[in-house]
Amino acid sequence: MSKNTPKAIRGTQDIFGAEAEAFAFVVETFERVRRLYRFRRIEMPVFEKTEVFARSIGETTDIVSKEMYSFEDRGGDSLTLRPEFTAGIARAYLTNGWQQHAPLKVATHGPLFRYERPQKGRYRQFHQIDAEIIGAAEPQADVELLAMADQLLKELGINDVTLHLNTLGDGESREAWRGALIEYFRAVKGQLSEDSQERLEKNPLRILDSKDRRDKPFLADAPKIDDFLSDEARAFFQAVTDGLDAAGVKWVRAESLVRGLDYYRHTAFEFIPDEGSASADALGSQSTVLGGGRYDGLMESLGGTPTPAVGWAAGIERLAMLVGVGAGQLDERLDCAIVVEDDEVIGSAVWLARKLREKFEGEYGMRHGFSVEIVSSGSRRKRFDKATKLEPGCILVIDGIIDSDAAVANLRFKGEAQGGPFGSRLISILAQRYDGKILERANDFLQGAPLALAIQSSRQTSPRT
RNA sequence: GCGAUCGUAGCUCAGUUGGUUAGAGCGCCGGUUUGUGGUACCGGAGGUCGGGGGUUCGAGACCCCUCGAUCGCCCCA
Repeated sequence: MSKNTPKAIRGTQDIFGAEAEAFAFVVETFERVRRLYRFRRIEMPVFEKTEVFARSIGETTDIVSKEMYSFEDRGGDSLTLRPEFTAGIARAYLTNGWQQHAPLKVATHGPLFRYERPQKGRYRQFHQIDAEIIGAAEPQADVELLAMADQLLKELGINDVTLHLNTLGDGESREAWRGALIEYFRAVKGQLSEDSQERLEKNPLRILDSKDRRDKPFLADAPKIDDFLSDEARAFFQAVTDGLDAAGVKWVRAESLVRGLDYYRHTAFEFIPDEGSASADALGSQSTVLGGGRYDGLMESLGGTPTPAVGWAAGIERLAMLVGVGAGQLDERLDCAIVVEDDEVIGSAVWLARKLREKFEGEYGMRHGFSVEIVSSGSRRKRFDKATKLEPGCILVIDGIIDSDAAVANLRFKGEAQGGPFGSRLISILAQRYDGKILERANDFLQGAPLALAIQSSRQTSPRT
């Protein structure tokens, strides 16, 4: 690499090969499952006014206080590259009058940006899939959303992650609990870790999550959210768990699970790899693969009327790391390699490749074309070897001109597609070119005999397609 | 923002206590062999050793700074 070649921005990735296939597999599976649950696709801008995120996510959160890519545009407005989806979706819901569609189930995916120190499963530009149900206050919405998340993970082949579930109660429950936690921890402040002392002011709920051994002794006796839940909040959570049981979604109660963003109420959840599992290994310390909750307070923070909503987001890169090897490579198989051993015949190869790639009407109706690679560069004697390394379903060698019946057209076939759709499609293409003459020898050809014998007997002019 | 490890050809790496023109395998390109074929052999291209500064007669190796990667902490998806 030359010294003056620009480098990629820190924390960005250029994804290629198996990783790119796994990435696509995650997105495609999400798109398929989301349709089954009737979530409607939406597209969102990648940047918003800074206040969209600052007001909704919470000024004191790490995301807003130190991780946003904010800049002033030429008009002097402060804009920010989206660090998450939910705030922008809420803004769109309010500014576009989507209330008329409530309850609204929407899904999207795309890049997000956070100025963080990159590490395994964490990037500055990363990608999420996202699902939200807006304008639905009933616990059934939470169940629906979680059932979809669970099914998605299963269909991705990820079976060693478990739903960790908690409730933060309604606004009042949450505040009462928060107050009690502050009081409790303040009494022992001097004995807490530095991090937790800081959290005490900013986000006391997070102390419960602390991994520091100095904090551990105090966690067990800390006030429990269950003691602060209103009857409504308790009934709500009960309805959610009943629904999950009915839907067959496995879950565990995680009393210390709190989500970092200010807007969460009631249900909070994360799908986390089981301890010691392959997925836990693959993800390292970035344990959460999909997370979300209910954010009934968010719309108000953006100046809208109170609107109940639930949603989740999952990191595509993290999911892609957990997808089994080969799962994303189903479409990568090459149907056919066409080897050109004589540069004079390149035109015939191009013609044939185009025909094979076109979609067509066959025995079973319309179907997509076949994937084809033309091998026509480099040392001639090594072209066949090159083709075999592509691991195609079959190899066609052209060393004569297909087009002209005066010339000897030599087309050799090697592969396992004799009886399959590829073989019959190939024969029908060639039969058109040779007015059906080839059909007498089609079978021999597909067994590997040269096609030259079959078409030398044809003296008719065949029209160019 | 903090800590640790690392940074040599396209890729994976080697490079002995600092000492002459920096190596291998794979890949790529060409040739020979084979001749219905994923073989073997020969040859070739490709590196200002992440970047900058310093120590030294001499630095890919040592020191400092910087950029980046990886793994933790924090936070999160």
